[in-house]
Amino acid sequence: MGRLSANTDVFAAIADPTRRSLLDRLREGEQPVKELAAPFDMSMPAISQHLSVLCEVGLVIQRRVGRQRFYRLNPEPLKQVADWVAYYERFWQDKLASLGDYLEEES
Amino acid sequence: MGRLSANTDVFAAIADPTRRSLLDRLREGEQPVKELAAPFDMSMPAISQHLSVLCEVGLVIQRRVGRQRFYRLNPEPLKQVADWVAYYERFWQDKLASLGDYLEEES
DNA sequence: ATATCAATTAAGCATTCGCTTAAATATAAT
DNA sequence: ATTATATTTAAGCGAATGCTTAATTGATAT
Repeated sequence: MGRLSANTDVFAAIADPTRRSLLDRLREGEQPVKELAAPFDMSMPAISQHLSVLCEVGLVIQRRVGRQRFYRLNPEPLKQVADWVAYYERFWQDKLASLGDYLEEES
Repeated sequence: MGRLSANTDVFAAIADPTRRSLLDRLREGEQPVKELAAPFDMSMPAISQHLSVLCEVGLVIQRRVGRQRFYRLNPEPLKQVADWVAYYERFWQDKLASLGDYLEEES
């Protein structure tokens, strides 16, 4: 069998740079697909597929207005990522701390 | 052509659950491959390949001692991830904040 | 009614992924 | 020298990924 992955796992969803870009652009607010797709050198269906992956993991939410589909950011699932990295943050904080100590001793 | 991906991009490297598990276990300190591999229901080569991906993005560092290979955590590349999620942290903090306000008003 | 516009779904394709088994490498032990 | 141990490299395979073009769906405009 294969891996579970991208349609269920936030980590897999944000692994793709295009998808991260889309999320980044959505920080500026809700947008219809056409507008979202504009800056990418990629076909519309490709963007649509990326959006649907983001949708499935709950990172974006769709709203239909006439023939347009507006997408808006729902960052909550990213908490999972934030929590996980947080465990590692202390490591480089420790490193910075000891660098700080070192610099203090130097002066 | 295909995507650039897993051997160069930290986000892609941590997309795989086995790889995240390996990193998690390495938080307890440097370990030889056999010990790292033990809890996984997976062949040694599979683990070795995962470790080499982590190595290529700089998340682990190899040290050779006799016929063993010790791996240790190098969390620095994760800063990239932490920085990226940080942009989104404020969104759910805002949400919590307004929830807080709401709760205060209630009391 | 029909043509247009926004977006998705379907089908297909090349590439990458995660895994396996088998073979190779390298060090240590007998 | 041979054998055992630790790990990687090689080869191969099925499934998943990211894309494309063509066909649909659904809503608006004429």
